[in-house]
Parts: sequence; C-alpha cells; structure tokens
Amino acid sequence: MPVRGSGQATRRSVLDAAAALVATEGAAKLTLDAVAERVGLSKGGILHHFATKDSLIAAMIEDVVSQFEGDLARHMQGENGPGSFARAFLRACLDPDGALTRTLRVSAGILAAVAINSQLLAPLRRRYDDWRQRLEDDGIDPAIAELVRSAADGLWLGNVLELGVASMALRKRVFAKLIELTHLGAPSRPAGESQAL
Amino acid sequence: MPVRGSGQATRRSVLDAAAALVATEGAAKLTLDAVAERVGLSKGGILHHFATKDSLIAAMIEDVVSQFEGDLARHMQGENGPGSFARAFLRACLDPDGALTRTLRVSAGILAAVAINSQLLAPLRRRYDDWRQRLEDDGIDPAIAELVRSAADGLWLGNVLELGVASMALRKRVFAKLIELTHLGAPSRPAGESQAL
DNA sequence: ATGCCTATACCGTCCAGTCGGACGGTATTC
DNA sequence: GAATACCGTCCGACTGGACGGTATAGGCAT
Repeated sequence: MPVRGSGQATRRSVLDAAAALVATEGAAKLTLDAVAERVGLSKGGILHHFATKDSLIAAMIEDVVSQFEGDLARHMQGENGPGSFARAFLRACLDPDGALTRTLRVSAGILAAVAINSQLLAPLRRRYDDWRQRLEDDGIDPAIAELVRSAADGLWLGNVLELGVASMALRKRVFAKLIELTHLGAPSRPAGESQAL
Repeated sequence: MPVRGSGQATRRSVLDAAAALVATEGAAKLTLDAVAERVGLSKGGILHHFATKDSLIAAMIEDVVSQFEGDLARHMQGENGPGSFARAFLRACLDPDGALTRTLRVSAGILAAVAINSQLLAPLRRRYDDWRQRLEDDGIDPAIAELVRSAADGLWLGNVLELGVASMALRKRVFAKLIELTHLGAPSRPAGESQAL
C-alpha cells in the first residue's frame, strides 16, 4: 500500500484529521491513537510524518498562519487607500454575511496548542506582531485599527467557545459597522468613498 | 495542622493555586499532583475538597462567573442611561487605563476548561447568554453593543494568548473609543440621559 | 469520642514515543 | 531487461511513565 511520493498527501490528511478531531471531540481528545484511527493509519504511520506530537501541532499552527496569510493577501487585492489592511483583516475573519471563515483549521490549531503546549503558538505570535504593525501603519487612527482587530478576534472567540454567539443578521451589522469605522478613521481627506469594496 | 472550619479557606487556596499553575505553566500542566504540591497538600487533600478534577475546574469556572458578575454589578452603579450595561461590561474587562482586570482567574478557568473538558464551560455559556441579552436591550444599537462586547473579548484574548498585545497607551485609546461608541449608539432622543435605564 | 480534614499507599488506564521489520516502488548494475 | 540494492512509507507490539481516582488510616479541634 505505501506508495512512494504519497507522503505529502498523507501528511495533509493527517493534519485534516487532527483538526477535525479537535473540532468534534475537543483538544483534550487529540491523541496520536485517535488521529491514527481517524485517518486510517497506525500510530507508527503518524509518527513517521510527525516525529512527535508537538511537531504535529506545530504543523497545525503553520497551517493556520499560511492559510490566514493567503486570505489576507487575497482580500488585500480588492482594497486600497487608508484602512485597506484593516478591512482585509476583517474580511479574512468574517464574511460580509457575518459567517466566520476558516474556523475549523484555525481554531483547531490554536486550541490544540493552547491545550497541549502554548509555546507552540510562537510562530503565530510572530506573524501576529507583523499584522499588528501593519494595522498601526494602515493610514487610519491606530486605535480604530486595534479596535477592529480585537472585535474580529472577539467574534471568533465567541464562536469557538460558543460564548455569546450572535445571530448572523446581527453579526452582519457588526461587520458593516466595523468596515464603516475603517473609513471614518481615515485622515481628513475628501472622504471620497466612490468605489465599492 | 488541620483546623476545624478551615475547609473554605483551604478550598479557596486550592482554587488559587490551580489558577496560578495554569497561568505560569499552562493548562496542560494542571494536574492534581501539581496543584497539591503547589498548595502544600497531598493529592488526597485536594480530592477531599474536589471529588474529581472536573469538579475542580467547574469550581474555577464558577469563580470566573461570580467574580465577573460582581464586577459588572459594581460598575453598573456608576452608569445610567442607554448603553449603561455595555459600559459596565467594558469596564469590567478593561481599566480606563487600558489594563486588563481579573485576567488571572478568569483566563485560568477558561483555559483549563477548554483544555481539559470544554463542556465545563456550560455555566459560563448560560451567563454569557444573559449578558448578551442585556446588551441587546441596553437602549443602544444592538450592533454597537455586540461590537463593544466582542472588542473587549478580543482584547482579553490577545492578552491571554499573547497575540497582538497592544501597548497600554493604545489600549487606553481603544477603550475610550469604545466608551464613545456606547454613547453614539443611543437612540435619537432628546439626549436626556437624566434617568436610569 | 465524634466529625472534619489530610496523608500514604496503591491501582488501572491512558498515552507518547521506540523499535524492528514488512512491503512496494525506484534506481543501479550487469 | 532481469536481478539487486536501496529508500520511502507504514505497521504493530512494546515500554515507561504520568495521571486520575480509591482505600484506608491518622490527627486535630471541639
């Protein structure tokens, strides 16, 4: 059965299985045996791809980072002017319709790291510092940018922990308000908001 | 050493030790043995007060809830008019100077529950629903209320996970903006904020 | 002496990580 | 173009330790 060169695909499926496991059973149930069973491998097979459990979780975190980075880049293309990064950040977290995006992988990686070994968050922390810097230099009031960022994170947190989950309609309105804020915070220019998002 | 009637105090110290342990070592290191060592008891001693580890964490969560509830009530006294609850919520999370309040116990309880057994969050979830309801009925635009809540949560999250921790000065300004929002969102009445809610 | 509190010793389970090896492609050699 | 050596992939049994929980006995205050 082992096919040469199938390593990357298997590795990918292990990562997905681990994320799904965290999402359905909780971070405490993330054991190598459980992942192995879910992905249809033996524990030895898992450990061939990830030498240690920590390295598995580290890979999940890398997954989080790269995926979010991709989303950011994608959403940056439709934006320009002051507050463009803040809006991209917002859209990378929330649909215009209020749906959370990338919930599964992102939350799974972070939850697993928090539960098992929070030091594994280090790569994410580094990236986050970059993003925060870009938010500060986004051409709008840094306090607005930080407000928007924290609101996006707070909505995500509420969803992951199932705390205070608002209705889609309300979240949609919150999203709109936040987008609005990123425009209001712009330095007093002609306020030409001619083109759409 | 065992003193009659010292049960409550011991129980309290166990809870504190558990919280401190989570804060310093991470949720994964929250074991009965570790708590016992930290508090200067044996594991048997711990288990006398908390029959099971889950019940210990459940008590930590109750701690979170009751403490936050107390903070809310305290901060409600200085507020009135539309948005008063939103402001109280905000102040219960953040100092006017931008410092996070109640970080240790609250974060410890929640982190432990997430790591060990997320079902233990249930009591918190119930309370949180109440709070969200009160925010919706706070006399201001519900979207603003929800925005403020999520921003407060997001700031808390960033601090706990050490993600994107902003400077005190910036947080202070974010706090001010959020308070401002709770006033702006008031329905277009004579702006007579004379009487209470 | 009674009841609350704590210690010691112990058990069973779970789980990360190790180890030797199996199986099947792939490259090499002739 | 076979025979052979090699490597990537994966398996399965095992181990050592950590950890939650139990049972039991002892101590201090009233």
